[in-house]
Amino acid sequence: MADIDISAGDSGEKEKRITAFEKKGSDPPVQGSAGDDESEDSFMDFVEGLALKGSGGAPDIYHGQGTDLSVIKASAYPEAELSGAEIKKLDELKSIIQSIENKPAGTYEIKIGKTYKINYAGELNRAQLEAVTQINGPVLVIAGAGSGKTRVIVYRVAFMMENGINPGEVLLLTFTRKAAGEMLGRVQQILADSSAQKVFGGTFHAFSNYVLRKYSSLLNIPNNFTIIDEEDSADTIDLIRSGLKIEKREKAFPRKNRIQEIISSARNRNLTIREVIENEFSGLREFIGNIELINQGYEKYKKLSRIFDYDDLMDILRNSLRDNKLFRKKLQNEYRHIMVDEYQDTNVIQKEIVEYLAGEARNVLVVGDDSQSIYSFRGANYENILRFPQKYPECRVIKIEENYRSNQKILDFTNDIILNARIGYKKRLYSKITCDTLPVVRKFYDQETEAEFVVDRILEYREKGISLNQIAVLVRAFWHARYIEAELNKRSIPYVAVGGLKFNERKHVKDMISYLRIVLNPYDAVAWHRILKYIQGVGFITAGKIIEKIVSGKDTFEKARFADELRRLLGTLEKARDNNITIPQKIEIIRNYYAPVLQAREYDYQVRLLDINVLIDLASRYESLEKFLTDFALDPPSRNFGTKTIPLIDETEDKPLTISTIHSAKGLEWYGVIIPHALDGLIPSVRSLKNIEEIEEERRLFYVACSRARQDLLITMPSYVTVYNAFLSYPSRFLAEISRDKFYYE
DNA sequence: ACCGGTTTAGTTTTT
DNA sequence: CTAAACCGGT
Repeated sequence: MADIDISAGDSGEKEKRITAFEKKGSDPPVQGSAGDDESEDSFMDFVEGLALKGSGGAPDIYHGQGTDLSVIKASAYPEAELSGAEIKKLDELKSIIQSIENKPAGTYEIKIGKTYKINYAGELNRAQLEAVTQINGPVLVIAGAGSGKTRVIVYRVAFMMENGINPGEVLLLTFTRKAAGEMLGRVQQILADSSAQKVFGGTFHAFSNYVLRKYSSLLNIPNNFTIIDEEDSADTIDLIRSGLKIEKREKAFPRKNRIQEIISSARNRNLTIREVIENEFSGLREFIGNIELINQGYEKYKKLSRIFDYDDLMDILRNSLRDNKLFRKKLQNEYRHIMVDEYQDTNVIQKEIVEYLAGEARNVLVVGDDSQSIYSFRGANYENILRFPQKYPECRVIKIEENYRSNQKILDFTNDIILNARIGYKKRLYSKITCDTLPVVRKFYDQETEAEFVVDRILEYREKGISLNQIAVLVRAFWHARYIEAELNKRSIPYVAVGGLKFNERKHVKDMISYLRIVLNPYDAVAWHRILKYIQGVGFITAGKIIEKIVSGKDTFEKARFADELRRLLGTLEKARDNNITIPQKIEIIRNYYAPVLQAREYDYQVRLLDINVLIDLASRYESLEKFLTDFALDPPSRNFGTKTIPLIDETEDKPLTISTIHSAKGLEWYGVIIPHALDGLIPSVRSLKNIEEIEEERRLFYVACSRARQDLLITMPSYVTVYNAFLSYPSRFLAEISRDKFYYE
């Protein structure tokens, strides 16, 4: 391809911009002949989508005018076309919302009878106080970003306890275990009462894990099930596929991760596999039968080997609540007050679980913000929060709109993002924090200069006395921060990376976990496969045979080439199985076996070995191997793990900067937030432009990112990025939509 | 038939 | 950087 001539992005540029069309080597309206290339669908959709605008050719934005934010107009971006069904649904949601909006606000009576330890009226604003004191009946709290949602939950738990409610009867479901822990810790602190720890606080998955084990005999399920993550799930599925002799080479049978995604997606949304494929993966229609077959095999395998995946935890809990009256009554009796945080990110199944738990008592409070719903790819449905008043018509709706996090200039900016949303509760956040400077948007020549500027800015902050941990770089996908990472490394600035490859997903960590899983459950074929492959002379087929032999109890491989190796492995596992040794000791035994394997395969094995020390450290807190593995699957220790354990970071330095995906930044805040790579095609991602739902979710994602900032918001972009063979050079459409007086453009 | 090294294509977000 | 596809050697 010819050299790309890009001027630095001044408005005076004359030369024609290279566009995605030209990269494809044809004029816009002409579809490339590579139409049957499946993987290019999304990109072609993107190109097509852009071409929709402007009849009979590319819109002006692609020619001459350039893609600079100073000249580009929101109208230049393609408008998503709405299907009839979509229009109908949007209208319906609008009418639901309208009926709520019409309810007069702030009219609920607040009665605080007796004297409490805590001065609720003094420490909460009117809306928060309403939510806190309304402890009976259904309550919907629409809490805008930074409006003190956590505070509401914390004080409400305290208020309930002060009113004599047994904390053991309170169930607090949150998005992460950490969030629950912090909230309950604060309750304990403000009440100076340690019984706050009796509240069950945790994720839906953790809750399910707890009750399913507790009531396993009532539900007729094993109480010693193993929980597997998505990668294990995909590996299992792959195993089933090859067992079914479905050839993957003929006509590009989808890969294991794709199949896993389809199966999981179906379960998360209460759909059939056929429906998911028809709706979202129509290119895979011809494989529906085989994928259904694989799914049946997968289900059977999981039952046989007592394995639950994430979806099982939700599914089985929901089904048990639905079908087992005794179980349902027991739980309803046990948990008389339900509180759900981040309700906008629950899926249908979780919603049903909440409804079953709330039962006739209907003491359920949900908190959330439909404008921050960003997990639909996982089945989350913001309709849950919009439709809450349908299920609970008598509910109280409380909107909290005063923001305590950001200054008014940032709120003006973020309000504008959400103003353009197609659906949602109307809200306009306001703040008493004033500020003279507007959010800043800047464009750079390329990714390197962008990264240099960002790091310069970070250093300026540090000189002003704002420590690095008050600053965050937030990205849509982790690689968007690659250049910034390189620049930070170059200048030895410490940072933690949140998101991306997590601790428990690293290959060697997964390997170690696999050995431990076998120690616990020798029938775990997926774990066996994983580690048997490390023996010379053993491949997929032989591994299968070995597993068969081991399961049937006769390991007769005396004559094989790999007999010695295998014997050594089995000996190691046998030693580790000893019940009289601690879990760290087990891990050490396995490490002695595994270290040479690792050394032979990875040049950086020494760094990786350090992770195994971390594993030992983590395991030392556990008495039972089963509990350790469960927690490891359910609550990966990845988050903010860096500072203490990742050896690449110099501990003597000050607190590190945060680089995070936007998804992982949910609920957090920083003094200064930097959002790099704000190009159309990255945010919104080219992969998420198929329909209005996806685009709107990207908008909310952008909203979440911007609303994390307390004081400073800096959005940057290079003048172009090439990705997926596409050439992206216009600013995010969400920026183009914001009125120009809401930010500086440099 | 099977293993294992080499090439090549495909990479969002996560409980 | 990882997983699949390819291919040459046992």
